[in-house]
Amino acid sequence: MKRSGENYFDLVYEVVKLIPKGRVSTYGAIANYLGIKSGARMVGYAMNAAHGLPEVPAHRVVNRLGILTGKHHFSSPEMMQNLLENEGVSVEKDQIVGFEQLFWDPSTALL
DNA sequence: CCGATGACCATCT
DNA sequence: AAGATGGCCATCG
Repeated sequence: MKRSGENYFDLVYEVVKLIPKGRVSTYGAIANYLGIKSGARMVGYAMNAAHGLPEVPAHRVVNRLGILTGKHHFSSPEMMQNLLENEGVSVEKDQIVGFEQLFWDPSTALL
């Protein structure tokens, strides 16, 4: 059942789905936008449960340093980087190149 | 049914 | 300066 609407997890999924192609966001930014307590913790948990949702581009979500923290959760550790590069995002040593430029903040983008 | 676990970040020592 | 800890929701065994 993906019909909840009251749990934080679905809220996170909605925001992650809204991340434009070729852009990346962070756990903290999403948590901040949703006003989640405990900050990025919940977002991290949410992404962990996002495994059945193909509409959730988890590869566009990285930590605040622009590092691919959850790369190990994909089909292959290289899959996350591969997907990012496929969208035109350069990744070097598990870190987003030009992260500041590619950073997509929901509270700013969704004015 | 209950216990354990998980993709983070900030602060304290 | 680096390691340890706190916060807290949902899912899995």
